[in-house]
Amino acid sequence: MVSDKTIGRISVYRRLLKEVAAKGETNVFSHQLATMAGCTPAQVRRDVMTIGYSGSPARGYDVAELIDSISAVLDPPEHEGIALVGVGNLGRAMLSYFVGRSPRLAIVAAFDEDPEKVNRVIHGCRCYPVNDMEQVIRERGIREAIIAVPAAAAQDAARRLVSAGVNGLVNFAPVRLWVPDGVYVENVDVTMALERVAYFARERVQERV
Amino acid sequence: MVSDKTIGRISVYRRLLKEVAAKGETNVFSHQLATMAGCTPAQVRRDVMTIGYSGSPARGYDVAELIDSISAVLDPPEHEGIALVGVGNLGRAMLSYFVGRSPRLAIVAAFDEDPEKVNRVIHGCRCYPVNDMEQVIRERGIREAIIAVPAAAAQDAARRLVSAGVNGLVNFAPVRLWVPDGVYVENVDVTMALERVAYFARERVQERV
DNA sequence: TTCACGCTGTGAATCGTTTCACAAACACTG
DNA sequence: CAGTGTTTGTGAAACGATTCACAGCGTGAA
Ligand SMILES: NC(=O)c1ccc[n+]([C@@H]2O[C@H](COP(=O)([O-])OP(=O)(O)OC[C@H]3O[C@@H](n4cnc5c(N)ncnc54)[C@H](O)[C@@H]3O)[C@@H](O)[C@H]2O)c1
Ligand SMILES: NC(=O)c1ccc[n+]([C@@H]2O[C@H](COP(=O)([O-])OP(=O)(O)OC[C@H]3O[C@@H](n4cnc5c(N)ncnc54)[C@H](O)[C@@H]3O)[C@@H](O)[C@H]2O)c1
Repeated sequence: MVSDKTIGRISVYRRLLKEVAAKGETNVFSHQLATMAGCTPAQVRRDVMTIGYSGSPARGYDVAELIDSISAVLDPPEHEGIALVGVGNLGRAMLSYFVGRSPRLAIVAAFDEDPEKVNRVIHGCRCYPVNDMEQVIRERGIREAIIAVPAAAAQDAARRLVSAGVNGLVNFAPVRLWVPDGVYVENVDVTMALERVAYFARERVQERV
Repeated sequence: MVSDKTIGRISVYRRLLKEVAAKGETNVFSHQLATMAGCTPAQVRRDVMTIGYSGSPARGYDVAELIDSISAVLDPPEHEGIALVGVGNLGRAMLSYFVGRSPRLAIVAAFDEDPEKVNRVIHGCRCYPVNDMEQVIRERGIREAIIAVPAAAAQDAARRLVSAGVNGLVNFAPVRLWVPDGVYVENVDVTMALERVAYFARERVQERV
């Protein structure tokens, strides 16, 4: 119903609105939010309309109410624990950031095959052996996971996660995962981002000549 | 001229083509590449057409030639060094991955304000004090950078990088950077990715009911 | 009370991207 | 060497997302 683009942007808007609220402002206009988010006022209004909130022509949007409306769309009804597979360099960074950060979305279990890491607590999160994956995920009712294992191990990790009940994945490995219908995968491809930046950094310069 | 979507996809195709080449295959059809990349054969053909390569109706695309054609678009004419600002949890992960990885795009200098990190070599990369940023970037002719500092410090890091000559940024901080025209910014927003996954994981399940 | 202003909500236009659909090309077969 | 089957390249259609443009409204000023 709501497009992935809109979902992505309202997540950004909410973060910005929290900053605005922290400054003591109670209202914002679409053009202010647009400037902060790097998009157009029309885009902001369309997105706000999509999630069913509406503001006042005179005062714009009520910051607190808009945050609540966005949260009603984005936030899971109750706390959702996230699993992390692969506690390497990137996995540890994710742990340091997403353990206990948000009340609604936080990493609650990590998995690795390395005996050095297994059964230790890393950045405040218990690291389990991969063999316990299905059990821990079922017990905790985990439905989203972050994949941060080497490319060669990613597909198998995805398969195990999905079979244990996970239906949303953030994948850092540079491979396209095969998952059944109904499972949502978001690929975060840093190498691609860098190559794109390198390309457009050159292109843009040439434009200026 | 070439859209950012196409640039992103050909980066993925190239990675897949290298895997295909490693298996000893010399030719691929658009439908094979499409299956691997998770898109349609028509999309692959359109992208290949866009970069000016063409295959044979009978044998599909020559793997080596297509890799070369993509590289002619993506690769900088000579080696491009990348700078990293912020050697924290995420920055170290980036270093471990992008130091010496590709012959064309590799992190060659890191910057941090923490005296503990400055002037040490981390994952094979020298970490300089932020005050040396402009000098090192100019000396090395660096034109792309990765920002991995806390949100509050990101805008200032971007400003300094750009003033030193950088015109392409990969930004991990959850803020929208203000940069002059001609500077390309790619935001990698992991929190947004997670929120999107959580949302669509729920949505998809409901669809099935 | 009336007016003028500036913002929202939204139908319609526009824009960029993806997909369709098919002619032309080629290899293989008998 | 004609026939068959499969694939490419690409104009044109379809699609989805963004932007335009303006009616309608509430507010503050006079
Ligand atoms: N580090 C980066 O900046 C970066 C950038 C882009 C992409 N990536 C990708 O992210 C992934 C992780 O990168 P990294 O740098 O953290 O790698 P890493 O080698 O530091 O860590 C990988 C971890 O996964 C564990 N592991 C390996 N096989 C496993 C399995 N079958 N089950 C469970 N755990 C397993 C290892 O023990 C290790 O702890 C890789 O696919 C990499 O390509 C990383
Ligand atoms: N770690 C993650 O998984 C993750 C996920 C999403 C977003 N992020 C974002 O990425 C950024 C980095 O995250 P992190 O987890 O590595 O943080 P971190 O706190 O571990 O590291 C930040 C590093 O930046 C350095 N630093 C601070 N101010 C600086 C300045 N002005 N100039 C140079 N260096 C400076 C610090 O010394 C530290 O080494 C943050 O903006 C964070 O919001 C991180």
